[in-house]
Amino acid sequence: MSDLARLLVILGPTASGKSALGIELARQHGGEILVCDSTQVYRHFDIGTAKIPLAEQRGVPHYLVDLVEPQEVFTAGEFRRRAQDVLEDVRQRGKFPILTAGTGLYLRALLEGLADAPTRSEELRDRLRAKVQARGPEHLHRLLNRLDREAATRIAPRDTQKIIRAMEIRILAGKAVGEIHRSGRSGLAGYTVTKIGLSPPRDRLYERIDARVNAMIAAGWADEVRRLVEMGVPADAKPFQFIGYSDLRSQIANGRPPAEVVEKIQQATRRFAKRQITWFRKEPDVHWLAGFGDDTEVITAALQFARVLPV
RNA sequence: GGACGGGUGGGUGAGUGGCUAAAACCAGCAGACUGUAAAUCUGCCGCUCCUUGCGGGCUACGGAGGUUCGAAUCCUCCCCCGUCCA
Repeated sequence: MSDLARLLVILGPTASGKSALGIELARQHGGEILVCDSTQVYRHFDIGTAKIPLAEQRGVPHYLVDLVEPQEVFTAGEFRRRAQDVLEDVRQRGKFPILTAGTGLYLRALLEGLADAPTRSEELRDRLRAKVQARGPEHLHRLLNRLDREAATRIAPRDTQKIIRAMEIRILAGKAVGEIHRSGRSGLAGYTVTKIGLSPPRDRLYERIDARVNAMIAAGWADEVRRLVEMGVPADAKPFQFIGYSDLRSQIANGRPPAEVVEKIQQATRRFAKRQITWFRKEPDVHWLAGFGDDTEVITAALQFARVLPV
């Protein structure tokens, strides 16, 4: 037994049943859910981001959802701060925090911390983006190579997004990315963390993904997108980059989205799931369970891990 | 029945004598990723062997023959698809 609070993390690819398992465990252990998902922090984008409707939350409080408006910028650092606040609050009320994680970067930001690097600067980014527009990503990569050779070596010449971030750090902090990273970061303190990973068979996961996309469409995803447009959410708002949203946005005149659009969304979701799997595979100390979060054997096994934890 | 056009690797599709296991794109597979992360990017992608190399062998551009040192590319016949004329 220790005086550390405990934190249960359930991680896995999209549609693996993290939410179902989280809710089930929460109900049995007086838990509350912290959602670690970069898309669900956006308000009004509900169906396509697979937010759990209130009615299906079965009385279990859910946090870290609907934090910002569509036009706002949200970052891993901001997530970390908000998550720590929620964790503290849950701890003080003596509840059991259960984090359901689909966004690997955010999970790492919370658990391991972030280096002491400057936050993004929109003005600087606009300028750098203009350079890329005018002279191509390789040009910016050459500039980075001059300012921070180590970072330039690590980042692909066409990876504009990462090149810009490295440039931003170098310019704003006056230090190279590597230097800042080597100065360390401080992870989440005061918690005993147990991680459960869901890894259902790939073919069955893909079947579920396809079925879930169909269900989202049936649940009125296209209408949600229509409302977002009517609401005045601009096409370049961040959440319109999320899987499916821009495809459906271009289809709003057509009523029901055609089959090929639905297939495209399913395909993009499958590829996304693969990227999540690749990321989570490297996550240390995960108790992997080879099924879905609503499989009874998985629930039983997960309960063991939850019970083993000191209260 | 006749006249054209066309049949290329999982898909679309370039290639019209050697530099072509065959562009490009898509799909697929694998991977990277410390502040946009459902994002962004990278590699592989006919089969096979090994001493894993700008390595060897085999198979491949509808089918069968042929021309040629050499053919997806030229010729002959056949099959199939599309359009048009009967």
